Amino acid sequence: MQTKAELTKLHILETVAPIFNQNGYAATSMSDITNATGLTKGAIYGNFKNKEALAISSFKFTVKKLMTRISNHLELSDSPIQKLFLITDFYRNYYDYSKQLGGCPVLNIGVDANNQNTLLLKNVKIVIEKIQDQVASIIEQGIEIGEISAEINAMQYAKRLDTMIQGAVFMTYTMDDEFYLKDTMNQIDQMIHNELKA
Amino acid sequence: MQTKAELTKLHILETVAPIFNQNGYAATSMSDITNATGLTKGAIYGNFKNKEALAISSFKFTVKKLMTRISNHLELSDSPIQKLFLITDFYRNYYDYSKQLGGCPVLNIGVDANNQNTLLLKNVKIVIEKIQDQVASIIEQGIEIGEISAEINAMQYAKRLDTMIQGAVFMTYTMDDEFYLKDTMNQIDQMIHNELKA
DNA sequence: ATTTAAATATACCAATTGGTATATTTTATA
DNA sequence: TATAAAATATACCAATTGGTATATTTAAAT
Repeated sequence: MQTKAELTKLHILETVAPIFNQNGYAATSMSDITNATGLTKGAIYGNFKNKEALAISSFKFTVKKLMTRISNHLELSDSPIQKLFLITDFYRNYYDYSKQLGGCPVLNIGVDANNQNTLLLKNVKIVIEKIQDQVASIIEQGIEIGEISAEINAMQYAKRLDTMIQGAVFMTYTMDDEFYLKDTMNQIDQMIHNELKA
Repeated sequence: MQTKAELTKLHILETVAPIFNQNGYAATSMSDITNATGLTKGAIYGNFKNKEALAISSFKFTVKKLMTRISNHLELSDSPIQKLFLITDFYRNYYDYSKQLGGCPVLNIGVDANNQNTLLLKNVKIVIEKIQDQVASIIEQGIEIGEISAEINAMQYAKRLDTMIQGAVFMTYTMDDEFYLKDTMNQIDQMIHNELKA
């Protein structure tokens, strides 16, 4: 069983992570945090060194949740090409899901941390690289088993997909219109059919 | 000739707009603004009602600059399809150019204003709609003169291009890597050749 | 049940926040 | 050049900021 302190830490992260994600670092105050958690500064600073450390832990917490969810979804098929379709499938419902997280952490913290918080930005970069590596490795497996054309540059294609997805997430949130996510996922599906398939 | 007050207002906007764009609304303080401009609060509040009004004027100021620059670039050709290539041409060099503006105003303020500042967000939406309308109208002209296939849904295509561009801008800034902008523009050029051309 | 250590609450800090009322300076007009 | 008006500077405000030292409470081990 978890200790009381571990539960508190978890409670703080669960409560605070979406706030940081929604508001951004500067626009989230320590009193926002104590109000939301129902805890006092003693409890917060007893568990986290300072505001920045809490923000970084919050980002990692949200990303872990998100990545686990995607990973689980990708286990619905063993076929690399079907896994790519499962990615678009996941992002078709991403607007509703990510709202629970306070928005897309990669997009929000990526933009927020730029020119503002070096440490936070570094963490975003690492996450993006990780995502792209995973997509690239799916494509490479597809090439190996002959599902995907050997002409394809896996890493370049992974970056393209990631770029399009992030663009769609930004547009859907800013315009409050799911068209962008849905249409972009259709577009990516077409690309998989027309360009990727062996 | 412009009055002294008009020059001051211009000086404030020129100085402050990139700061708001880079830092975001909450992370930009009035003392940042007085320090950067070399003016006092009297001068700032004499010219702008409050911080929010200054932020909105700053956004509009930056967007006007950007839109003018794009419009001028598009005048290099009369052909709709060539105008589309001029758009990708413009965004190939967008990283260097937009740095002067403090980053991409649509991306930065769009993300920053979400859930934070309704008025600011509304202005971002209007700008995005305007951009998409202009691109769609270029495509429609292309269809009219037979340069572009009549099968194409102009507005849908305009939104797709815009989504991809914004995604590339986000990735290039967050990863500090121009690959994303360059590669996405190549991808769009291919789309124009393969899907749009009549 | 008592003790000890860990966890949380309280009270406080100097610095900064956005904003305002008033004083001063600068500008343009007569 | 004197004057009125516009523009800018100064001094101040209460509220809030992130953070800390200490007091108190709570939980775990004996």
